[in-house]
Amino acid sequence: MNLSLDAIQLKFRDYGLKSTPQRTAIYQALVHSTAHPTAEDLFAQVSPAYPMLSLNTVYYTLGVLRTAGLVQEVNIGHKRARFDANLSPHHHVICLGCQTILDVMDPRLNRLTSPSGLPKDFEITSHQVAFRGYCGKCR
Amino acid sequence: MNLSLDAIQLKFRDYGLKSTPQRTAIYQALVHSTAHPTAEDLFAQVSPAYPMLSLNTVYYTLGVLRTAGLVQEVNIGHKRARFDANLSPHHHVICLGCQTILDVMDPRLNRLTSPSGLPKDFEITSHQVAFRGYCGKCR
DNA sequence: TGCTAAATAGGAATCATTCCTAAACAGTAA
DNA sequence: TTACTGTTTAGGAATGATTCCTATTTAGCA
Repeated sequence: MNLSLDAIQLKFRDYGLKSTPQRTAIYQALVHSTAHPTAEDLFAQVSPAYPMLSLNTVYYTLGVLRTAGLVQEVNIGHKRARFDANLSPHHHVICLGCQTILDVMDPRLNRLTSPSGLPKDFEITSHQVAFRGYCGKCR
Repeated sequence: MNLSLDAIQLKFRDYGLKSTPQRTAIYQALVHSTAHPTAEDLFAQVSPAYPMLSLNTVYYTLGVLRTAGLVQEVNIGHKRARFDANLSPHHHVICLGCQTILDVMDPRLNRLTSPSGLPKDFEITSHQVAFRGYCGKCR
């Protein structure tokens, strides 16, 4: 996905978020990535342009963006959180070898209905399918 | 599920695992639980009967059982690993409020095929659906 | 019954993440 | 443009889950 700095700043305003250089850079890095980076990955990517950036700020910023609904957290294993700015409903394919995560947009998967046998008062709000396996390199 | 100590010991032998009192107790606690406990949960459950048990041993044991294929790790968020001795294909419903995990056995969900648009050489070995929402109490 | 490799306990180490705090800054209102 | 106020930032310390290290014990086998 592509999103100019201006567009990001407008988006932040729409969502009632202050627009700071660090925040903008972090979000832009995430939007432009398809690799589902960790906080550390984003820190490494943005650091060169902002040498004073702290990892702390990356975590704080991701928290703000997540709360605002601009970013979602993807978990693969419990090791570290990975982030995704792709908010359209989609699913994931995870390589068990190198931990790469690929996005899958398959409308078929979006249409799964709540499973039977749930307590009556359980309200499902979303679902996500994770396919696991091995990519070409890792097989 | 129910599984006697004897049955567990036979199972361990089948899988080429040494049978120790701690290992047996930890596995039994997990088999008898539907709550997808954490390592700490299991430690708390087994400790009274084995006051010298160390949390370390719980982690080590879960690692051995996972490697042997007797146990699977379930991740909900990246906070802590949760474990499941239910190895038949099944899916999960997760309450975003209290983090409870329910098992869902729905054959429909087991039949999902690999999504289209994957790199040709990516080999899918399994998939799992996670439904998220709120249970009656947390709504 | 003895041997050997694996399992255990306990403490220390590690890693991701969160907490705390003072200083800097963005957005607003004058 | 300027002053104000609450938010954001950086950095260091703290936390919590998990792993590493190691001496001792134990299960399974010869």
